[in-house]
Amino acid sequence: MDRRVRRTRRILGEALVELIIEQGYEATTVQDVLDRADVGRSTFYAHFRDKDALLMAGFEDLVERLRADLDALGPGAPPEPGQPVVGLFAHAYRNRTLYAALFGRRGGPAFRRPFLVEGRLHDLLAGLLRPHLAPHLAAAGSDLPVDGVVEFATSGAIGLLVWWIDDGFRQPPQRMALMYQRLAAPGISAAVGGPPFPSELPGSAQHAGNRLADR
Amino acid sequence: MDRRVRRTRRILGEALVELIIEQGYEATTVQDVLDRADVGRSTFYAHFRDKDALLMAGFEDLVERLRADLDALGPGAPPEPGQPVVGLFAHAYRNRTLYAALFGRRGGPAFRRPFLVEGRLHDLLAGLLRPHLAPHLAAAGSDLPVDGVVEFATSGAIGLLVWWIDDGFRQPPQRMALMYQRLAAPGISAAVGGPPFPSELPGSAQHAGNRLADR
Amino acid sequence: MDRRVRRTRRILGEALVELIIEQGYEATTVQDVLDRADVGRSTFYAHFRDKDALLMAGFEDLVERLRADLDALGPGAPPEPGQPVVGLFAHAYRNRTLYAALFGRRGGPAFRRPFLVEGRLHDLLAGLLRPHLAPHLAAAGSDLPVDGVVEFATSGAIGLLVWWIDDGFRQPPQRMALMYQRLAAPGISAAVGGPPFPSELPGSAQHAGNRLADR
Amino acid sequence: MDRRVRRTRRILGEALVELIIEQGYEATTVQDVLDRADVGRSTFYAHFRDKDALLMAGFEDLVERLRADLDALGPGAPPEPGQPVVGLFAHAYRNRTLYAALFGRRGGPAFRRPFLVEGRLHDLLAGLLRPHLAPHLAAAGSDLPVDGVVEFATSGAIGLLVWWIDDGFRQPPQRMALMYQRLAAPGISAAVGGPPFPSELPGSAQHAGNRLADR
DNA sequence: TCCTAAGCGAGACGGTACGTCTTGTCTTCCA
DNA sequence: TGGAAGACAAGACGTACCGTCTCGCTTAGGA
Repeated sequence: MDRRVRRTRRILGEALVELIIEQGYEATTVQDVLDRADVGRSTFYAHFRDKDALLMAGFEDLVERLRADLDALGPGAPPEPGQPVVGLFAHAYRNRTLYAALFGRRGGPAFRRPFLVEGRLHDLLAGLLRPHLAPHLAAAGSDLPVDGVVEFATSGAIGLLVWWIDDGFRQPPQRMALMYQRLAAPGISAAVGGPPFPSELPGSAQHAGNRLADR
Repeated sequence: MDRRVRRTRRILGEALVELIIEQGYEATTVQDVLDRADVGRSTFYAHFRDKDALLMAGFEDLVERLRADLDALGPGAPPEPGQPVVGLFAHAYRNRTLYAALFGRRGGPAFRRPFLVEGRLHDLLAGLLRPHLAPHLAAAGSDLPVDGVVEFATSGAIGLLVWWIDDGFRQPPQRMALMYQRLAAPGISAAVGGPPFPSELPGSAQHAGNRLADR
Repeated sequence: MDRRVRRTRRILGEALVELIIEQGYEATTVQDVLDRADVGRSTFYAHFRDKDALLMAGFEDLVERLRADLDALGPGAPPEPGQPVVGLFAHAYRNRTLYAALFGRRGGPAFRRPFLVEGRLHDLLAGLLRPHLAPHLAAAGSDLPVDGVVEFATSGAIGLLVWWIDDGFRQPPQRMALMYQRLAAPGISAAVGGPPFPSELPGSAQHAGNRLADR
Repeated sequence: MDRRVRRTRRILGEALVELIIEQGYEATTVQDVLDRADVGRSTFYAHFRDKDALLMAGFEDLVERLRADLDALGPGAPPEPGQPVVGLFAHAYRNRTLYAALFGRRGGPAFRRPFLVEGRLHDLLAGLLRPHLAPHLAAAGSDLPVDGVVEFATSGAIGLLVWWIDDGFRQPPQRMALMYQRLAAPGISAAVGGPPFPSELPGSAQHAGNRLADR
């Protein structure tokens, strides 16, 4: 692809993120993005069908890197329910600005998050969690519907993430992961008939007595 | 208030709900509502500031009744964490059409839920759950941020609710409440240092062996 | 029709005419018209399909009045070849501003006349001249194609009209009519085998010795 | 000049003419021409400032040849008013396709002729006729404005030409010239005080009794 | 024969006008 | 006199062309 093309796309994405942070997504006009990015109207539409497409394009990059991160955690890892969530919090922390733009609530319900993106993240996370949970539920002969459990785990994780973002990332990501682990794992473990508590959050043992100092 | 005024408001609300179910909220135009309700443009704006106001007006009725239901559960009830959620599921079941219109995902991320409403429900539920959780967390000297825990509990509940709606209300409401109880309570109890399992879901004992038949 | 509607249409027409005179038709933007008329974009398109439609609407009014004038000249009048042209010049003189806007060349070929309008006037005039000429040509057994003769008479008249307009209407209309009569009638009369000169231009005898004073 | 350059210009001109005939001038896009000629955008603009320039370039060639033809008719020829027009009709006949593209009306006023070109031809012809007419008008002490007479003669000729083109060149050019002579000359001669009829159309005596057979 | 400058195709780009759409206000009419 | 009808201003949207531009590729024509 042309170098110019990449540059234009990047500039547009950056302009959109800035504007979302400043005024919110819904309130941001294509013309605003154009002015900020100093790009012609036709150029924009040559690259993206509409504002949503630009948003999703930026987000897909993020998702791609997130998925890579999660895969890198190792497929051989033990089927720890919170595994993907640990990766998600770490990834969010490393991309604070983007996550803040995409998922932040920023005061009041008038400030609408880009809904599309939230749905996308939701589906991604649900897709990652389901393979972790489904076999255990089946093995334990649980009477709980798999999708319901997945939905609960997913929504809880995203709820925590959004809260964290709106709180200004004041917790270190490991602490968020641990928090999720402590809140979600017992119920899920109980549902699948396993032990109520996982032994330990992988890779976070060293933080056990030092939770607020590890930023 | 004039009888006609009430009638007009009701007709507009009904038209909006129908249209949300048919085409989604974002895709529904004020003009669509006008045509459906057979009402003049100026009349609409005489009653509601905008489309959101109409939506929220309908929702506030719902919230009012929901709050009444929950209050009726008794302010003297023991501080059962899942208490408000039981009421929510029951209320949703009794108002299936409206909940489906307001919170259903209806296939694909393109179909955007009315965000405002979801935020409103979120805030309502969080407000109801916080007083249940905050004292226990404080008493147990938990190091988990109260708002984070509340957020998790709230998001999990709404996630489950949305899944239930999109699933077509195929579970009876008591079963949903129990499901939430089993998934959320252990983690939260653990977080506050209490017993991992609540004794029993209040008012649903009679359904214990009969979960799939009580629709 | 609503009084406001008539007002809006009138204002738009006036704005267009002003702008044509100032900058030419092609160079005039719909937005220019909107700004000048202080009318919203959607309002414009509610009334006219596009800029051409607004132009033609204004012109059709003119045509209507012109046709009325010509009819008023009397259907019982002798089949004087130049009859409609006399009316045209008189009409143009009474509507100088509009004719200048619609048909003026205004310096250089870069200034394009609204072509549609010229074509419309052409067709109108040709339609009026043909019934005057066709029977005579047929009666005289002329070998000249009727439409060719009509075309010549029409183009000559419009050419004279445009020249007159660009010359700033410095001739009185009766003089223009007489001029057309003197230039066109001999050839046409010869073609139809009649007398080379018509006896006199109807209604202009009194100007014979006073041609430059009757403005 | 490079051979390739000439080739490119020629191909572009041909493509434009084809497209004008197919869809009209205004409806033809630079991109259309590019696609038809298989030429790059930048190449086009390296040769012509815009679509008009390409059109006029092609037309200037035509004018050059027309002027050469007319000059070849001999500067010593008697000051026959119709002289240049004879040449014009002959030239148009020899370049039927081009004239059809440039001046044809092709059904309905929606099909706009390239205005610029018509203006150019108009000015050229007027410039050729004026020297023929001005001295005679002056000598005869006519009170008719020279430019008005020139305009009449020019417009009549072009009107006849356009009619002929739209009629499919069904008349032989000599017949068109004679037709113009018979229609225009009497009025003009009368205006200048000369004999009402010119003796004979130069060089067309042999067609007098054979008007429809000389194609 | 090479090499250098021009011609050229491809197409990204900024800009501008278009015609469509929706919103919220305002005026007019009518019951 | 107050609700219904709908005209209206405002302005964002996505499309269509325009004329400029930056690339490389090719293709002479002079060294």
